[in-house]
Amino acid sequence: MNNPARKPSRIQTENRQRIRDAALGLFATHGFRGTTLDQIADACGMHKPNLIYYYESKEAIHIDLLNTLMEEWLNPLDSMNPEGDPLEEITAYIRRKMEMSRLYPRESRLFANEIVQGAPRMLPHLETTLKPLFDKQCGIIAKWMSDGKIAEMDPAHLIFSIWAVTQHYADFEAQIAVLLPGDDKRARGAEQFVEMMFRKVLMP
Amino acid sequence: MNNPARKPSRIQTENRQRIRDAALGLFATHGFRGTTLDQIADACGMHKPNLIYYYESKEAIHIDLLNTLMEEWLNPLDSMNPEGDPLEEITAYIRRKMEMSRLYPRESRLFANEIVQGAPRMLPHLETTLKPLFDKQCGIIAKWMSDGKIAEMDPAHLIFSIWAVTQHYADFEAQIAVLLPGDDKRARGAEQFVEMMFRKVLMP
DNA sequence: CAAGTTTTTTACCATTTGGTAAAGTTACGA
DNA sequence: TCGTAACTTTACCAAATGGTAAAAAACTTG
Repeated sequence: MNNPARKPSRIQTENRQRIRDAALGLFATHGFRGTTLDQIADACGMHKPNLIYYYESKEAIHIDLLNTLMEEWLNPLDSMNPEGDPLEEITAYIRRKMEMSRLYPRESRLFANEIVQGAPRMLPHLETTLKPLFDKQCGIIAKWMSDGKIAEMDPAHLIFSIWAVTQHYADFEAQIAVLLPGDDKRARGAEQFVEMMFRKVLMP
Repeated sequence: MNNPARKPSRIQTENRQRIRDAALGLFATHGFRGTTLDQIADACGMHKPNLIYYYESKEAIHIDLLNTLMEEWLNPLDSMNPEGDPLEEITAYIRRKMEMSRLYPRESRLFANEIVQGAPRMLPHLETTLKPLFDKQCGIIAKWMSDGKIAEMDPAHLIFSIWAVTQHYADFEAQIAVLLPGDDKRARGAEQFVEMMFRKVLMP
């Protein structure tokens, strides 16, 4: 890895991926400080100095994870179509978020950890990337409301509540598992409930 | 502190409180592993060995915090009155939760940290204390629904969504502050929105 | 296949961190 | 006010942890 300009080799791409995958799970469950390089090395069958060969520091791994996460995380929000049917667009967004919560709980928890702790490494990213997108979507929703297509309310808080409810199922899974044991069709029930709830809220 | 049986002295009560107060803020922001004894000592103007004089270990502080937190946290849930007006009882509960989110964000974040990370120190407590209370409240709400006083839905998921939305304002404050700057009456707006939203959902 | 480059491994190191020992100081009841 | 118990401070320590140095191994390419 002497020449950082050259495009990464196959081994590099593979091993970087292995590291990220292992680190994602650990950071999500134990937080940044709660995860050690040795744990990450163990989890991906490498030796500690090997990690540093691919990432210059533990923090570099964390930052890389947060950056890739941010992109994937924002995609669904951006795919709301202003020309589509409002109720269906928002419902589709909610379904997508619930699906992500179910399929990628590690990502959701990594993000939760970061934000709960004051977003020490993501604040700038939030301002430059999330904020404009958020404002744009608020505008779209506001338009739908003033057109009378959905009930009138504060679009910002509507989005917050969608995030809150959907991510809750990933982030607080430990608690939910205790309160609602027998997890066979828990996810199904959650998805039905959440969709029903927001339909009611949005109905003009 | 040689005799643990005797009731705590004034100094003991005071200093324990100072330690808890300092540790609460730090654990909430940096997590358990992310907080050092030195930081706690600094934050409450004590020396590290002095902490250990009052609490036998760093973990003991954390556990004490989680235990006291748990009690205060569950109080509002328990104060729903089965004889009262359903919509008003639930709305009052929601208001109370929003108030707690605003007044005690550190507690909310401490709890969030613990649960996101899989509740390593609280799982038993959740099962023995929270679960029975949760089931009882679900029962009360289910009764209200079958009596036609509020709309029919899964009471468990209703409670989850209330927790999700109300705690979100404390736990994700860093993100909300970015997206909704000018925090003068942000809390007011949030409280109005959340109450409106659940009234709509619950209306029969 | 030989020379050079990339990747992996072993052996370390400095700092941080949770915690201890023990001496010194303060508070408080008899 | 004096003695003892409660509390505080200073000086440490062992383990854990993030990271480095450098040799060994594996891979690539002319």
